[in-house]
Amino acid sequence: MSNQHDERSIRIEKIKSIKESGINPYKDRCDTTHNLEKAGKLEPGTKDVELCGRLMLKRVFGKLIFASLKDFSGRLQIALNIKDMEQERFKFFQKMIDIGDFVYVKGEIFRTEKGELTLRVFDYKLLSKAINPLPEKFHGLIDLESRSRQRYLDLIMNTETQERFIKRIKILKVLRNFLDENGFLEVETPVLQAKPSGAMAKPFKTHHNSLDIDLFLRIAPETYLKRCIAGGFERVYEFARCFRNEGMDPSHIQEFTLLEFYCAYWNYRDNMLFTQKFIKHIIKEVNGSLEIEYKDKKIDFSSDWPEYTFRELIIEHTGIDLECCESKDDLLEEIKKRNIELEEVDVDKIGRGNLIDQLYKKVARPKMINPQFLIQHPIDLSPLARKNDDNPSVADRFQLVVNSWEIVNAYSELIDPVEQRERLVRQAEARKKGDEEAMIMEEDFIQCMEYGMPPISGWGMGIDRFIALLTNQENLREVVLFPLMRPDNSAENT
RNA sequence: GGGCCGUUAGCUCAGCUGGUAGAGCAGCAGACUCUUAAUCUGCGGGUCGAAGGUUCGAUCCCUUCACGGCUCACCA
Repeated sequence: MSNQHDERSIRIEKIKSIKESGINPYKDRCDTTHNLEKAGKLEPGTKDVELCGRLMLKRVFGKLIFASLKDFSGRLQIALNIKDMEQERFKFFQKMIDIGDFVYVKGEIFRTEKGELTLRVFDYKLLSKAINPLPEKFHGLIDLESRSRQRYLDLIMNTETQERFIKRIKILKVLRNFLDENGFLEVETPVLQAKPSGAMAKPFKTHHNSLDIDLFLRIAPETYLKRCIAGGFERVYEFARCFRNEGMDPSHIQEFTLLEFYCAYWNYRDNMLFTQKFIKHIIKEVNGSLEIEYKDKKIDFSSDWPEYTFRELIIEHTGIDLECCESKDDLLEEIKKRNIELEEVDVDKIGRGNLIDQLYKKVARPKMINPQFLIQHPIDLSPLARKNDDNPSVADRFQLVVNSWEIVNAYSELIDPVEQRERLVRQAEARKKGDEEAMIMEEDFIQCMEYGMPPISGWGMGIDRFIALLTNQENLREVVLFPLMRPDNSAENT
């Protein structure tokens, strides 16, 4: 792989020769007077400007060199004129400083004949030498796999990548601020759990050596956050990194961030009102406008978001009235009558609630672009949610659907310990029958509930999806700095 | 997990019906004092993802494998 013509070897040779001349090519620090963005706003004629950054471009014209520096704030052109320094220094820059190296430069701001604001360099210093060449200056790094595996290159080469991650940070901050301002306290709950609960999902399994027990990575923070409420906290939230051992595709990653909050004495209706205020505030802060552009669509958050029950949506899209099909078999018959294909759904294994959910996902959800609330979920899909007082087959629950994605899932929490036990027992039975995603019986959580819990409404949001929505991305890997990828072993054998 | 597609120089990409590979950028040597993907001359750089198979001959056809992308299913 390496020979004398290989760029990497050439650069290593350069380092050797730099070191032999008594210069350390890896400095420990650097002072500057401006970052590059601020330097780019200085008046021509400003003297003694000290800058540093990574060299991104170098154009040599014999006795004049144009180059481009990049730092976190931006880019600025620099120019070296052979008249402005000892010839040896000029030659050194020409021969020994490569694209990708970090340099310090000192000089005066001026405007080139072509009008570009530029630093005229009188003095410079090599701060750190790179040995691998950067990707090509015009196309940069394009391939999603390379960009994900070598995110640092993606960040260097594609300014929109850096902007996207800065936007992610801002969104998290705005979410956090809003919750803080509304009296919520940020808490931290365990990632390693003996019984992964709070969602219907397959967990990652690991092992604790000294306790000699299997542990699981959390699939949701829900039951721990509710323990906090039982313990007297009234409003808590957590940005919870969660892990689900399921298939990967553009809208699912193994490790994702779930924001959950819990508020004592609220029901799901209170929470719907809050949600609308909350999300509108975030979008306004981050985006400036309540109408966002997403791919070829416009998504409008500005109006009052409509709410639909499962029943209404399914009547609208299929003509089937859930109230007229009390049993799963009745519903199945109606589905068949209308030639609606639920391909690959194993209708024998799933219950009525799940069948309704599948039907909704097939016929209604793909058409739900603008924000809307979905309410009255089948109770057997919501083992931790409160049963509706008027209709015991549905839960006091809502989802916010945007762009066919379930962005928010929230409900009035079930706080009746006897009923909670029964519901979890039923889940445990389903689990025994082979439903890997049925919820786990968590005795400790029920015991907590038996000591008494106030009325609670809980709320959860898939942060990565929300960010993808606000950054116009279709693949969640674009909004996670270092998404999980299968290790690439080919490079390790060299 | 299934289906479809992809993997060629450091990067971005060509490569015809099978005759063992090209360009641009980057690099090296040289010219050049205003470039904006600078230009000009010359040069070097490849296990064509991997392993088998068919063939006189494979980047190309076949099989298997690896990695990825899209998609279906599960899910947020």
